[in-house]
Amino acid sequence: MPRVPEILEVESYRRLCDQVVGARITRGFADAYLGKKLASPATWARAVKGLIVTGTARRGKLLLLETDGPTLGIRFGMTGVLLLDTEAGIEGLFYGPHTFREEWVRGGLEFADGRRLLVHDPRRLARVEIEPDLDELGPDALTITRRQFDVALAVERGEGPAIKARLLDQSRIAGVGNLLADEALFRAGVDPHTPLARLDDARRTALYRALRSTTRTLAQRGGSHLGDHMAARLRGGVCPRDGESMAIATIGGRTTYWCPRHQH
DNA sequence: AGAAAGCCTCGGCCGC
DNA sequence: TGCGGCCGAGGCTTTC
Repeated sequence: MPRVPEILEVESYRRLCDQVVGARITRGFADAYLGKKLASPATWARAVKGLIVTGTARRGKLLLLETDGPTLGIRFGMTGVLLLDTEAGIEGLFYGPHTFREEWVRGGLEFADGRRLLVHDPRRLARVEIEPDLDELGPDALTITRRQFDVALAVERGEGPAIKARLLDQSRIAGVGNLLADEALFRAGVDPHTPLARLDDARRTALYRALRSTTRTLAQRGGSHLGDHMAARLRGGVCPRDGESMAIATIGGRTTYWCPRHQH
């Protein structure tokens, strides 16, 4: 089963990074893909050398390393894993078989004490950033309040987009990935196509509670891929709640599974 | 062989 | 008709 770094996984990478708070960076490296958001890949090496890590943070799926200089950001794409030396941030968080290949290490940081923080990413969609712009991201999905949730679901005009598309919009709520979105909608009994304007207060409440329960339970279970509806996430899948055949469509650019019987 | 759970860009469409 | 913003589609990339 492929496992992708959604917000819960990135939060565990953040905790892993707590171990390097206080350490001095002696060297940084990033290949052309990992450094794609920078002026050049060499920018990373120049910018990080000599910095002391002073803290860790996270906004949605963006991991932040605070330093005595610029804040460093790491995004993990679909297959990125953070390793401290050889210890994975999440045990076995790999795409496909649990393998490690040296050539999939796209970059990282080396510390004065010899430890190394490595970005392992087969599919090359992970990125590093320097002083990432947090204004582009909405409130964090793990701590969002009901009030903030209502703001995030506000409609500018017309019926608004499908609820699922809005949940995935990182500028509205930071950190809801495809799996979390489908799981929360499944738990709340809401059809992912529902236009925002047609979500009454009761359904917003149900969805907010479902988002909270989803992040909490899946964190306890150990990952974003351990949701109740995951078993139904395949061709011919059946709703684990009532046995109905799951519907499949692309919504908000992502493959969406839902149960037409209890999600409406 | 086709589909993939993140993110980015582009183009079309809508409303002012 | 013009413009800007919004939204969905498609691309990136490699893997199994």
